[in-house]
Amino acid sequence: MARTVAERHDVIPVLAEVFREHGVEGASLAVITAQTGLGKGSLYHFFPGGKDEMVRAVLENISTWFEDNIFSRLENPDDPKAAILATLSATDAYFHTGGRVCLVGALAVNNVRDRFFSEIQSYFNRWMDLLARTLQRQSCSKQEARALAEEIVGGIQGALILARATDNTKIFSSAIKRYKARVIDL
Amino acid sequence: MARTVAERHDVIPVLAEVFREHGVEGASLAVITAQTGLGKGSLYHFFPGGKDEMVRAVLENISTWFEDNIFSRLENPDDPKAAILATLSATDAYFHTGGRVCLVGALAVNNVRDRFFSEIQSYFNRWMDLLARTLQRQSCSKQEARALAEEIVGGIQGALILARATDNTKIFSSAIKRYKARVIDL
DNA sequence: TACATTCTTTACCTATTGGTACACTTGGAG
DNA sequence: CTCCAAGTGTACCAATAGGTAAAGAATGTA
Repeated sequence: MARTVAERHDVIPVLAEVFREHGVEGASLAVITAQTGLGKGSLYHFFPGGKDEMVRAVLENISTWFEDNIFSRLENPDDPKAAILATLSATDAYFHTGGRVCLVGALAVNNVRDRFFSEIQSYFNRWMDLLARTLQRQSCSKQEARALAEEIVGGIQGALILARATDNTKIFSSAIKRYKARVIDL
Repeated sequence: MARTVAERHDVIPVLAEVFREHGVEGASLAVITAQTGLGKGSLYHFFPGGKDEMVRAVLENISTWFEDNIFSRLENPDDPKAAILATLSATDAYFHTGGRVCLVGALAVNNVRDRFFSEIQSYFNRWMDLLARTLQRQSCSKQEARALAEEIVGGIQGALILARATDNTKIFSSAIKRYKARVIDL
């Protein structure tokens, strides 16, 4: 029988989907082995710290993705407005237009938050800070920019929940469209 | 030793807090017995269906609360604007200004949603429908009303997540204030 | 081809899980 | 006071939980 040899690198996105689907507490080792195709041995070889280390690896992976695809575009952009619109499109694609939940947000909701607090906090604060800073370049006052950044990032999280709760991704795409319009009208 | 005899009615709010804190999957029977002060015997006497029935009882309880305190105020109000503002204040109080998560929203986030889908869906749809209907009385077009209702209900959910993720309840109170202003300015 | 490293399989372990059974207290109604 | 339904405590159960150990297979390097 052919054995497929895996790499840690490839496992992480699969783990992310497992945690998204089942939640961290709901993702038992049995579920994880089934869905990744890896035995406990391999899993503990890659992640000696167990589930905790898996979650941490996933969060780091997500953080890196956002850094590369969202946050970096908001660092001193030539055209601030266009940059924000581009990140909103990228966000729309990342969350599959509301068909995919935000794992970081999902972690924040119950007491597993405490175990990953700094990672969760950084993710949202970095997002809001960069967005606010970029908005400020666009005729916004500091307070207005901050408020709008909270509104957009929060609105995205809320729209994800509503889309999933009502099985209606249109709620998410409307939200993205709304915030794009809001930015354009600045 | 004095034995305190409990009633099903009194247990439900405690269960709600347990589920909020640990999540449904994270709330083991051990945790539930510890936090409610009831033994398994009592628990299974009140909820023969186990955890599933407990969650269902909690959801029904929440649904009733919203019906009495939020939704009822939006049914043919004398002053639509004032009614909406009142529900926003009640919502602020209910969620302890961002210090308490929305259990229904939290359930929606992973695959336990499927087991309680109709309850979760009704909760959010009823909220948005009533809010939209009331907004429509206030010079809004049908589409505008619907969009604003989604924006407000979603914004509240998102603000709850952000408040918890960053340990900053000001994000929630700002959101409430923002939506109040939006309604006033209609 | 040897060899060490990396990865995988299998078997095993203990603690905890959700759940059941049943004898026991209660408190209230007759 | 008696009785009974409502509620409780305890002991028990099989299944699953997360985790470990170690022997074996694939891989890259010399």
